[in-house]
Amino acid sequence: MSLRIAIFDDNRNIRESITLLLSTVPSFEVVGAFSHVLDCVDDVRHCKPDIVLMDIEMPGMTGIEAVGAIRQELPHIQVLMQTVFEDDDRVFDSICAGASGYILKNHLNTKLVESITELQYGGSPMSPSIARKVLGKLQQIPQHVKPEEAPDYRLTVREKEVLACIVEGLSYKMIADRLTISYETVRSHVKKIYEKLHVASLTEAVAKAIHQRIV
Amino acid sequence: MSLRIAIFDDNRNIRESITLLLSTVPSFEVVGAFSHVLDCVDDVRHCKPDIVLMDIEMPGMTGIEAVGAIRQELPHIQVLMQTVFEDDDRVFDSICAGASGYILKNHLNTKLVESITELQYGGSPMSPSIARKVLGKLQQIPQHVKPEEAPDYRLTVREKEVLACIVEGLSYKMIADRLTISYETVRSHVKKIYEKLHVASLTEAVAKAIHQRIV
DNA sequence: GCAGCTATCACCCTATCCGGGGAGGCCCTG
DNA sequence: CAGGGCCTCCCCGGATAGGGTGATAGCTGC
Repeated sequence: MSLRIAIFDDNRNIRESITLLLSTVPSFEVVGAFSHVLDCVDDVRHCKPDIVLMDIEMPGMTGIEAVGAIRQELPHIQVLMQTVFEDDDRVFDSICAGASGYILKNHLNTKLVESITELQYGGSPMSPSIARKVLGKLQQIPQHVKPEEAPDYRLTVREKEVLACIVEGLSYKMIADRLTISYETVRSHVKKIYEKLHVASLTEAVAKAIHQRIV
Repeated sequence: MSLRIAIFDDNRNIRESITLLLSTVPSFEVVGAFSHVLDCVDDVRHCKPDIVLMDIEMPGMTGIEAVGAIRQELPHIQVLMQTVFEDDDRVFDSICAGASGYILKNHLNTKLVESITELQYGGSPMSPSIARKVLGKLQQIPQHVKPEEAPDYRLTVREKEVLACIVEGLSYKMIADRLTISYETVRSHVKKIYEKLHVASLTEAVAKAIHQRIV
């Protein structure tokens, strides 16, 4: 059975040349080509493609919204975005909206068939720079509430008190004053804290303390 | 300035051949090669690489844990995973742990230099099938939690860069070096940051920056 | 009692930071 | 073109932090 492909692109020439290009592959079948995405969900529902090739820049509803709409209504359909510019936020947005991959327009001739095949076999073609953005996004989400093996730095109670003061932005003098100990004692504690946290400055200690929720 | 690379692989032959391969690239410099990851954080801290090449299968701590440890301690370091099998859950896990990309071992000869270069320029080399998994993960998370709007301190781009360096624990000198500006310029920026954040020390600035998610 | 840990304090010297100036160049806007 | 951000660089002097070393005292557990 052949792979059914639908095309959305407002440029007629591109629609036609893509159709022509894909028709050279026996296992591909172009089942629809549309110049706008206003009725994209209906269009897709009607021509039943396996894969949709979507221009990211489209009149009316943008390609990004179209991806969202299609994926919401027909989640089994894979969408491959095509765009002129790389590293655009729109590429990233469309991936978030549900696109399965993307391809640069001026790579259409050389990479389109390859990209579609990758899609077919469960891959997501994308450039390394977009991949990086995606990774960044993935890593910044609150990691599945893993108790986050709170690395135990074995700080003593006193050291935690001092650390808390440091995070407040107090100077050694002020800390000494607040804890009614001498300046030198504060220094001793700080030195120990540095050892235990493996840091070498107040700023590092503050960053670590906050990130690891020591304070 | 050359790109500093450290290698973690338990196979001596591989370590040596990678070193040999990378030494053919003038702009690369192998600054360390280690057979295990037990002391990886210290090793990395010591040899100060820009990029770490990490075998995913390692004795002792696994390469995945090692990535997590390195990224936690030294978040500015990029880690490129190398693995024998593709489409392995471990690849995905290591990406979640903070790896910036990965490469198949039997592509080392042909793709290693290319992959490292991609890393260097902010890309994340990975195969389409892994990319797909990453996308799936990204899309399944509930569309992101809106962080309660932080007060706008009207920091300029440059000031935010400096602030980010401060949070990393860098000294003025190191910041000057990284941003290739003079020490005094860094000071100027810091003064402005102090004004805008209404703080008077690095520690306060770090605490505020982290809490208000400015960086 | 002694070893081990914590908390306390001290001194010396250097590195780094902080505050308060001044100043030139660039680009944009009114 | 005048002013206003912004980025860049510089000087000075005082304040603060950091590294190294050492010391006393209390508390704990074997």
